[in-house]
Parts: sequence; C-alpha cells; structure tokens
Amino acid sequence: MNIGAASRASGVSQRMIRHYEQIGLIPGALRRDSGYRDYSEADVHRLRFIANARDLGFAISEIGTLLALWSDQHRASSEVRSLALAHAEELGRKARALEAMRQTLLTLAQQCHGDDRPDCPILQRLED
Amino acid sequence: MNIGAASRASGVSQRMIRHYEQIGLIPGALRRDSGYRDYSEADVHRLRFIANARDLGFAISEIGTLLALWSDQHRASSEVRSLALAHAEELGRKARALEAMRQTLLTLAQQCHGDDRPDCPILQRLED
DNA sequence: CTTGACCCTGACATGATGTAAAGGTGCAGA
DNA sequence: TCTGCACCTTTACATCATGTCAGGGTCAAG
Repeated sequence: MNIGAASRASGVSQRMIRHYEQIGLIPGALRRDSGYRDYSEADVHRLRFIANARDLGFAISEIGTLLALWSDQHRASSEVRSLALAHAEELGRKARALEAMRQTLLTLAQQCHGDDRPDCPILQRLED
Repeated sequence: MNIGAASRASGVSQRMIRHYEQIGLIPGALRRDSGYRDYSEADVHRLRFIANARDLGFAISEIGTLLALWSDQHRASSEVRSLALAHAEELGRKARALEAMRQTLLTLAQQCHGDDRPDCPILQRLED
C-alpha cells in the first residue's frame, strides 16, 4: 500500500506519516525499488491508533509511551490508566483556564453598553 | 528606560518586546546613541495592555485590532464588545473540546481496572 | 581600568502541521 | 511506444508565541 492509501485508510495525513517516521515515533516503512514507502495493514492499524490518541489530545511524546505499552504484552493496565488520568487532569487544567478567560470576557462584555460611544470597560480592564 | 526596566514594569519579556516591535505590533522604540532602546511610560502602558490581552487569550492579530481601537478616540464600544464576544465564543469552543476529551478519558479510565493485568479498555478504544 | 550587569543582533529550537517546489515512478489510453 | 496524469520522493519554508544561546558592544561603580 502506498502512502496515499495508508493516509486515507488511517486518517493521518501523508505529511504527518512521514513526520512520525522521521522523529522515530513509528519505524521507517518498507521501501519498494522505486523508493516508494510500502505499508501493511498493521502499519495502518498503528497509524489509526496514533490518530485516535491525537484526537484525545495526547502529545506525540505521550503517544510514544502509549505505543510502547500497546505493543507490550506484559504491560500493566495500571500504567495506561495513570497515563490517561494524568492527561485528563492536564486537559481539565487547560479547560478551566480557558473557561476562566471566557467568564472574564463575558462579564466585561456585559458591562459594556456596546453602542456608538467610545467608553468601554473592556479596554479599561486591559489598561490596568 | 532600558528594555529590561520596561520588561519588569510591563510583565512582557524582553524577547517578546523585541518580537512585537519586529512584527509591527508596536512601533520601533526610540534609540539612544548606544543603540539601546528607550521606553517611555506610555510605551510601558501599551505593553501592559498587550500583556493583559494575552492573559485573556487574545492572539497577536486580535491584539493589533484592540490596540487600534484603544488609541482611536472615536471608536464605538460595540466594536470592542463584539470582538470580545467572538473571542469568548472561540474560548468556549476550545474549552468544550478539551472537556469532551477529558470526559472520554475519565469514562475509559473508570472502565479500566488498573492493575497488573494487561487488558485495558483505554488501549482498546485507541485501536478502533 | 576592570568587572559585572546590561544591551544589541542573529540564529536555532519548540510542536504539529500545511504548502510548495523540483524531480522521479507507474499506469492507462492513444 | 509515447504521452499525460496521478502518485511518489526529498527539501525547505511558514505558522504562533516563546525560550535560549552565542558573540559582541555599553555603562556604571569600584
């Protein structure tokens, strides 16, 4: 399977497949005589795993750990679980930070009459 | 005032002050004979404005717009308000996305017994 | 005059991804 | 067989905001 087909089958862009190979997240693909990369179903399976992990917001480095655990038949599920929980906590931190910014903005916008006049509590707040 | 003092007074790193100047977000600072940048209180005021806007998650491009509105005596507060509300909506979108990932992970983690055994619904889910 | 704190520019790095250029490969149809 | 198109290759530059480092100049106090 060429890289284009592997990309379509996995949902990972060709650009990122090559990138993951370059940074060592995945092993280098087999090459045909032409130099074309050649992917197996197992390769696509791994790429889909990566795409799913990305969709859950895992960073590349964390995905490296997840891939190692995935292919380790003797892994302890507790390792995966604690990795997932740590990541969930990090996501929560970020979400709360964004939400706090949002609330601040909403409060300020509520205090702003929002008409043709120039005075604006939002700008005043940014000035502090 | 040298850049170090301006940085301490505004909360913007020297690196970013130079960067903002380079990309045109702020005008180039006056220079002494030595080549050192020289900042006024008004410059620091503007830098603090930028720092506050960054703290509320505004992107540099949005801050450019905010700065223009800030220095426009004839601005309409409605313009600032709608910019703030649009940004708040964007923050909400991002926060909800992170929260959804977090919930997914928490649900999966709950289904994972998290002991020495290798079977793990989290990895199974990533495999799909 | 020396020393240490400060400033200058330029360059490289991050993380994940897109895009473009310049060139080789493979296949199907005329 | 030639041609054209779709595909592949590598390399490089761009994004966004920020850090850090190197190699060099400036300033002020001792």
